[in-house]
This record gives sequence, structure tokens and C-alpha cells, in this order.
Amino acid sequence: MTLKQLAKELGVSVSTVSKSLNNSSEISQDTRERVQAYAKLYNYRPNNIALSLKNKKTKTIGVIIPEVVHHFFALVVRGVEQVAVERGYNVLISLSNESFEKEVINMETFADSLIGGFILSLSKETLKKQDYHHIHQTIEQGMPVVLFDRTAPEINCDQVVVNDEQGAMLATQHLLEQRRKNILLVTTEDYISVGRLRTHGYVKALRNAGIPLDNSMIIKTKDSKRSDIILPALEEELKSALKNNPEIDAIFAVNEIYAAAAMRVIRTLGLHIPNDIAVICFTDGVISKYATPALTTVKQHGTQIGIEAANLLIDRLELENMEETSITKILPCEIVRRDST
Amino acid sequence: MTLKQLAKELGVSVSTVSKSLNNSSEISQDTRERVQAYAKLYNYRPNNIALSLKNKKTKTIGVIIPEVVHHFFALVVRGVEQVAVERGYNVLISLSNESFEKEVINMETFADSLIGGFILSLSKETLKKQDYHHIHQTIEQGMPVVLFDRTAPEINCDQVVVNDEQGAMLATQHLLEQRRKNILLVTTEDYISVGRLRTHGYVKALRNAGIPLDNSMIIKTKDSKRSDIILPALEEELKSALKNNPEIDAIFAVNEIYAAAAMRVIRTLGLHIPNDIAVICFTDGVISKYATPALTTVKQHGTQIGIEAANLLIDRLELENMEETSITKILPCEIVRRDST
DNA sequence: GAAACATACGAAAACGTTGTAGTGTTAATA
DNA sequence: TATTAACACTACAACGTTTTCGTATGTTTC
Repeated sequence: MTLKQLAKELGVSVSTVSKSLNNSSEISQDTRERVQAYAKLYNYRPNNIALSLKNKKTKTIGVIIPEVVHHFFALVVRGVEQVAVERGYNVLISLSNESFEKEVINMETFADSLIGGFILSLSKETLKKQDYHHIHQTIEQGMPVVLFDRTAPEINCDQVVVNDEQGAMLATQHLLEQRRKNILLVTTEDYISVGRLRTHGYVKALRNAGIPLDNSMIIKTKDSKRSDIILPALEEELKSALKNNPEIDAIFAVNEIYAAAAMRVIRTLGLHIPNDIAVICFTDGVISKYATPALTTVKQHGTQIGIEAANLLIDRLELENMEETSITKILPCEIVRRDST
Repeated sequence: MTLKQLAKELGVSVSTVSKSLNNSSEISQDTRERVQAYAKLYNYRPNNIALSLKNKKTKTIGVIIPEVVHHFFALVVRGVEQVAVERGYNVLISLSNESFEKEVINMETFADSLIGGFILSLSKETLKKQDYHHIHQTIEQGMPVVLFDRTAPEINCDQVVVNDEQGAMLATQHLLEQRRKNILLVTTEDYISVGRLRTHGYVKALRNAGIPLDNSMIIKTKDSKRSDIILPALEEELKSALKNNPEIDAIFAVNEIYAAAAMRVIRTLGLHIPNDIAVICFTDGVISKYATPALTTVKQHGTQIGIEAANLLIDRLELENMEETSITKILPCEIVRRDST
């Protein structure tokens, strides 16, 4: 059903139909009601494509994440979707699979007038290359971008991040409070911003507590997209670390997969959690929740990140008189205490 | 950059520009090259909205799932996205949150000419109400729908499902092979098709093995959207079941959350997995993989489901001469053997 | 030298909307 | 009575494409 068909049916012009449906005062009450009744009868719904073309803007936002099969990103998507629906927007989703090239291609595809703005988290490859030309280009074209979680400070746009450093400090302090003195950190290489920041937090907390930093107490995982390669290697490394240094009484992992690996190693060595070694990690996901013992975690409020990001983006889209300067929202982390510490 | 702007820049008509870019033989080689060079220079990209309006179809497919923070659905989304990108489509996502109303509204919103077809998995509420008018309506309007996982046989459309019954039989047989005779089934209420089918498979496998069915060995969880309500209740129920019937030597759960709850209860009672009680479950997700002991599961190949569903949908969208009759793809399950059995 | 025919391009319509600028009516005012 | 004003509606352009149909050149052909 289109306006044209309705108009023919009613014996009036397309304009009259359009105005009637929009309750314009130009049209008489009588006609308005008649048209609206017909529209309801024929279940008329305006064609969004035509509206988008006319208005030169769409009610769609694009979300690009490295991976959807990942608890944290799924939470963010949920948050974004929630406010999108509330505010009348649709969500286009696309996965970079941690690939720079896919990220670029996906952005270009989306930018072909399909969407009004982006919410994205950078792929590992992008962070490693430090090539942000596609982001800059998009922003220059006037398309708002909101970066979350995996961001880069050199990109001038709205960002929503978790206070990774604070979270890592909280985690480390939590362990220190339990008289753990020798905390092994399992983290990623530094080019991943969140890994770097969490490492900073760990270092800072130790410094605040007057504990000297021992670099052999920091394990950085090798880069690979394949967990079936990373994890066995990591477990080996953990095993030798725990053997070489029996003083280790806690492990702080920057995500729950690493924590799960650590738990497995600890158990293999016949040690008890948390009596011998406490374990804490970032990412309050299902693994932590259902592990044995249930893991104490640093919760990042993924859904909240999605909510904030979506609101920020839609504000930019709708509020013309918004301040030019970029907004960075830093959300606090929270310790979820369970049985591993 | 639009065709019009390019045309003005080049001093030719819009038609000439359009035809040149489409390499029409109507236009001289010279002009074609000149236009194409300019288009490249100005980074011209056709406006997809305008194309959609003109062609009366979009290169976008809508995915509606009950929840994205759910390993299985996330896998499906990944599969859908993968083939969508390959075949030049975009993916609009929306979450029903297990709510009938949200499902209906989301479908209506998407149907406003934004998408060409749907891939969806029904919400629990929809299954309970058995109200499929929105699906029927969509199909009648000529918009293809592919249902996956949570389907309803009375809907006449393409479907992609896992062979839940066969999977449940495999799981039960796997336990029987290990000389487990008293297998407790933890499942959902029957209105959820997958739960019902899995229960069937369990019953069938027992019958094949000549073991009489004992209804007290089937626990059906109460319906609720909130896992923090379901799970404690389930754990209580499991505890009393295990206490009342010490003969139980295996538990088969229809998803990994229930399996995790079962493991917790088993451990609380001081029993050993798998020595005292073996555990197997559907959903080969992260919980199973990283649990202690790692859980033996029935893998459902979620990504594959997404791939099949997307291909089916896009085929319907593109191949006009496709057979009218609906296609149902039934994917086999597979046992992933780990340490809990 | 006229008819026929390629060749290379342009004009215009269409997709479904909305908004601006008319266009007739009828009623009120000078 | 002539002018104006309010009312109720319509025509048309525009958004960015593609495509059909024209049309102006120049080149054959007899």
C-alpha cells in the first residue's frame, strides 16, 4: 500500500493523503478521518526507504564488533539494541572477525547511505597496525562514530570505555587485601588498549602497596586469532611459572578464558583454589559464573556500555546543536565476589 | 557525491554518467573512461537507499532472535553474517527478549520495506501462546521467512533445525554405553519445541534399550525469563531428586546452564563427576568447554545453522524460479566427548 | 543526393515520500 | 460590488538511481 494507491482509492490527491495522515491542519477534519480510516483498513505503513531518501538520513545505526560469539560484545549489542528500539532506530550488525580488512570493508559498505552512524570496537589487527584512516575518513564525511572498549586515543570521536586501569587496580587491591603478595598477571600484548591499561592498573596497585614490580610475574600471551593455539601455549607457560615460583599465591587474568586456563593448570598441579592460589579476572561472563569454584571477577557492565554508546550516537544524530567536542564516557568497573578469592 | 554532481562536473548528462559507470555500450569508450576516472577521483559510491527505492528491494535481511547474550544464538548470528557479507547483504538484528509483543513489533518495524526477508527463532512466549499471526502475515505479504531452532510445524516456511531428537538419542545412548542405567533428564516444559523433541529422543533411546520410562526421572523447569529465579529452584529440585533416588548415575541436561546447576548440586552432595554421576548436555558452549570437569556435550553447529538459514533466505530472495514448497533442513548433532562422562 | 543506419548522447519517468507554492471555492469586509 | 481572507485541496519538485525512448550528428548505401 502506497500513498498513491490510497489516493486513487479515495479519489483525492497524494498530497491530501500524506497531509491527512500527518494530521495537517490544511486538511478538513472530515477528510482526515476518512483517509486515516482507509489507511488503517488497508494497513498502510509508510515506506521507510522512500523516507530515508527524501530526508537524506536513515534511522539505522551500524554496529561493528570483532566477534559476536563473545559474552562482552554480545552484552554491548544487547544494550545498543535496547536503546535503538526505544528511540526508533534499527541496528545493522557486522563482524570484523578481528580483521583490519573486514573492518574497513564493512565500514564502507555501511557508509553507502545505509546508516547514520557507527558504534564500533576496533579489531586487534587494526590496533596492531594503528591504521585508522577508515575511521577518520568516516568522521570527516560527517558521519558520527562512537568507539567503545577497544579504542585509540588518537581518534577524535565519542568514546565509551570501561575504566580498565581502575578495574585492574580494584582486582589487584582485592587480592592484596587478602594478603596475597605474589600476584601473577596474565595479560595480552600492549597494543591492545584494554590489556595495556589493565597492566597499568596492576602495576599501579602494586606500587601503591609498596610492592616492587617483578617482570617475571607478568605473562603476555602471544597474538593469534586461534584460541586452540594460544591456550595450550599459555598453559605451558603458566605451568612453568608456577613451578619456578612456588611463592605465587594469586593469579589475575585479563579475561575469563585465561582464568579458566589458569584454573586448569592450578588443578593439574594439585593446588587448591583459593587456598593455595586465588584467581580473579576481567569479564564477568558465564564461564566465571558457572566455573568451580565460581570466579571472582571484574564486571564491565557491557550492556551499560552499549546503552551509553547508543544514546551518545543517537544524540549526535538528532541534536544538531550538540557541542562539537568529543565526549568520552568512562564507566567504572565493579568487583563481583565469588569463591575463587 | 551523486550522479548529478558528477554530471555537472563533467559537463554531461546524468544518464551518461550512470551508463558510463555501468559500462553500457551506448557510451563511447572515451567518455566511459573519463567518467569512471572522475568517479574514482571523487570516490563516488552509489546511494543504496535510492537503489533500494528504485528496485523495490533491499539487500538487507532481518534477524530476530530471543537473545544475543546466548552462545548458541550468537553462533547463528555469526553464520548468518558470514554468508550475508559473502553474498552482498547486510544484517539487521533485533532481539525479542523472549517476548511475544517485542517479536511482533520488531517484525513490523523491519517489514517497513527495510528488509527483504527474515531469519528468526521464536520467543518462548510466542511458542507458549502459539500465536503465529505475525509470521503468517509476513509470509502472505510475499516476504520470505526462514525459521530456525525454535520453530513451529504449523508455519509453512523454510526451516533450519537441528535434529534434536537424534541428538538427545545420541546423548542418552552415550550414557547407556557407559552402563549408566538411571539417567535423570533435566528439560524444559513441552511448549518449547526443542525441549519437547529432546525429551522425545531421551524416551526413545530408553525404549530402544528396553528400559522402562520413569516419569520421576524427568525434571521440567518452570517457565521464567529470569535465570536467577529458575536456577535456585532447579537446584533444589535436583537436590531432592538425587537424595530420593541414590540410584541416579547420570544426568542429561537440555542446555549447559542446567548442566552447570546439576554439577554444582552434585558437588554439594559430595559426589564425583563422572565416577558417581556422569553429566552430558546440549549446547557446546564456553561453560562446557571450561567447566571442571569439561563437559561432554551435544554440539548443535550453530554457525552452520546460520549459514544454511542465510543461504536459504537469499536463495528465495534471488532465485525467482525456486520451487514453491518449503524446505526444511535438519542438521545432525554430534557428541563432543570430554571429561564429564 | 536522398534514404537508411549507426553512433553517442540527453530527456524524462519511475520508485514513495514531504513540503512549498499554487488554485479554486466560499465567506467576510470595505 | 469589488476586494480580501480563510479554507480545502492539488500540482509539482526533490531525494539518487536506472532505463526507455528520443534526437542530433555523422556515415553508409544505392
